[in-house]
Amino acid sequence: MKKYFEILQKCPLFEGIEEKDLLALLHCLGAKTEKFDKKYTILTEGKPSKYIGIVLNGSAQIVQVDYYGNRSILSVVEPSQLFAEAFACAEVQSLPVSVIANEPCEIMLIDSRRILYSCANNCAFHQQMIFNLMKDLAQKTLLFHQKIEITSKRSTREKLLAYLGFQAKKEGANSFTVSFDRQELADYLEVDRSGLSAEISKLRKEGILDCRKNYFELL
Amino acid sequence: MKKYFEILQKCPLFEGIEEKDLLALLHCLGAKTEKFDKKYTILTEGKPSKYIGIVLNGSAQIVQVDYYGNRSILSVVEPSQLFAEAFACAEVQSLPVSVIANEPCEIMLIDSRRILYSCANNCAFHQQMIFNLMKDLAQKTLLFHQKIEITSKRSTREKLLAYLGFQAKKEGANSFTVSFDRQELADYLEVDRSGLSAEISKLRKEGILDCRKNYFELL
DNA sequence: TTCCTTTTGTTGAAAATTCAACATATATTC
DNA sequence: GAATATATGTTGAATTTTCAACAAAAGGAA
Repeated sequence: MKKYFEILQKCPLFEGIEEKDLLALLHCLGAKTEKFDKKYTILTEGKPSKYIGIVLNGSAQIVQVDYYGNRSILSVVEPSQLFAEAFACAEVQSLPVSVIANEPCEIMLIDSRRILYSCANNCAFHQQMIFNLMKDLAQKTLLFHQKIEITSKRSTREKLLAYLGFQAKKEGANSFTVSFDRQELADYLEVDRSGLSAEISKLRKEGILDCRKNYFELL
Repeated sequence: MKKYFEILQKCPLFEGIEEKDLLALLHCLGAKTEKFDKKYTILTEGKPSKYIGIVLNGSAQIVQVDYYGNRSILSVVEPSQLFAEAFACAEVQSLPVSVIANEPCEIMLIDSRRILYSCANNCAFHQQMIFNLMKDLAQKTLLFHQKIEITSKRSTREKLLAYLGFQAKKEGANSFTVSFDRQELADYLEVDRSGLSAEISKLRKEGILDCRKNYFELL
């Protein structure tokens, strides 16, 4: 477990908890780690939402697939980040999303009841973790607002430019790589892939952006 | 303040707090109430996010207006419900949304710092409120998932039917009224109003639903 | 390298959305 | 009740998206 300390210390759930306490806390929480290959399902839509996940390395996508098989990508989670915490905290019966490994990754899973309710040892960190979860959920809400702001645009072009604008702001630079391939980007923006490719070509011809695979540059 | 006790007791923020303690707590929090006429702005996009709001009566809309003036409605908040709590908890610099009175309403506003951080009296309810906020934010996240599930559909028809399906589930009945007029429903579904009206007509002719103003019935 | 798979780009036709303009219906005000 | 304002429904044209099919490029495996 120790090799993940650096990642775990940056995890919002453990903010304000000192390294010396972390190992005991993880034990108390019954934390376990699992490895997943690319494209493997970490948590399955429709199943009970028992676990809060933490990405230790690699990355994962939060996806929703509708009745007709259309995939919608809600977000990407990267090392140190939590996922499925909202469903665990809201104690929903069944997960409304699946979590899929975006690349080979290691994941820590914690039974959410061990976080939300005091353990037998009544360890002192529950209050801190509740506060941390509250902060994290508030942050996640902002990301949803952002996604809605992007996808509420009516055209592929506007959606793409809004998305790239947010990425540029986040990276603090006009050039960056995105963690989506074309199909995934389309599924995040909720548009057609071929239409997205065509729009990228058009924007390139107009000198508005440059793009090579998942590298983008706003001009 | 006493006349709002019934509403406040149902407010997620005060769950688990007894009526006898509520008045003192509200005083401790420096809660104030304000009245707003229909269409008045309760909180303004771009301004600091100092306050958590509670709807006492009436209702309000959470809206976002983009560069071109296109309105997007994120959600509607009704009596007992919180709003702007995510921005307060995440301590963002400026609000990414406006909150608009949907009808004449009374609103309680609480400086979020009084909730998040212990007061001079160190009253015992902060922990409970933090827990309550965590639960509330988790619930709100589910609503965002729902909105994204609805608006990620590619056609006006599918968006409308997905929305009505969720409403029917929520109401536990196939007939219900929605708290949107046509333009607002269009702005929630992220579609064109006239196209929405046309789609409703079509669905009516096909015998799939009945609709009179904001009353809908799924057949 | 070569073969094979996957990803990305391109195109045209079909379908759907948006937009503008107007008709009709419903509320509101005096 | 009449007049006015607001909301909703209808239509056709322009634009855009989606869909399907294929071409081209990139990546991986042998």
